[in-house]
Amino acid sequence: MSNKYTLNVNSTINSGQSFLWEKRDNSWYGIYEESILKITEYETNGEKIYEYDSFPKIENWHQHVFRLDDKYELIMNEISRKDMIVDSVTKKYPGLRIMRQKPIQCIISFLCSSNNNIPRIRLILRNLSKKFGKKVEWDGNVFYTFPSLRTLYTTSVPDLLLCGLGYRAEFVIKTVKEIVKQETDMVKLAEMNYDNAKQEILKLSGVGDKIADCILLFSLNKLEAFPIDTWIIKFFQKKWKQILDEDMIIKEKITPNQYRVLSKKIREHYGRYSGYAQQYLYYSIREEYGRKW
DNA sequence: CGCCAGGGATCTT
DNA sequence: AAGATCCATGGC
Repeated sequence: MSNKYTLNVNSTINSGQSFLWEKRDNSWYGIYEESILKITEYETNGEKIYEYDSFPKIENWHQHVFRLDDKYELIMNEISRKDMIVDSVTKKYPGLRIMRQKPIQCIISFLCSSNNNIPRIRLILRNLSKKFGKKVEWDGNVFYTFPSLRTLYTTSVPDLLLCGLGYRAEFVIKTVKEIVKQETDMVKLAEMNYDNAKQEILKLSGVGDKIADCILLFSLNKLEAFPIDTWIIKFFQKKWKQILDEDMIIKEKITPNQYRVLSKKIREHYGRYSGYAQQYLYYSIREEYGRKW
């Protein structure tokens, strides 16, 4: 990295977008479907340098996974101009990135996220990998890859209950069947526009507005997707009531209709890179209110 | 014990 | 069409 502020691996990995990362011996290891990714951080003369490796070897995987092809400075400038809060958090946490995940792993991950907390999401996904992934020994460590769609297709609800999915087990089974049956082309979804891709992804069992936006943002290149979760709602209620209509009374949870109204307003406000604004807001909220992971 | 966690499906009005 | 309720599970 020529500029240390263009990527901060620690904040990016710890921003609740990708769950199967683990730090061992000063290196981060991440499960990227069938592959293991490795990042080692060095500090020379007070400057951070990252070294990237993987098994099997993938040339320059970090360019793709950390979206280093995005015009980061332009994006930061564009979303910072929209309001003071985003302006301040982009400068407070420089280098926070959106990651580009594998769609299937991303879909399963966020199916497990509903009404759940991050430590438990991670635990469930680790359990799934250990039970149904392939064992890989590399770099003096043991890893389990993320189960393939075909392997998940052969599992059952009781299998998944053993991994701790709870009532989400049925969603995963149904969604996997739907994807296999329709042979939903993830490449095609990535090429569709936001609205059309969202309409398709919403058909999957267990995928509502919020999870759909996470899948679109984190694995299908839809940078205008702005996932609205409980933390973001708390933030709006506390610090930015203007964006909520006077007549929009939000109780504990947001209704699908309210989600769509709010989502549209937010995307009109932040524009084509709303997803980056969301990730910064989410991260700063969690830092401020205290994360539990 | 109750409440909450990067919600969504289903039933009820 | 909009609310209310239920859904497993574990940490606090």
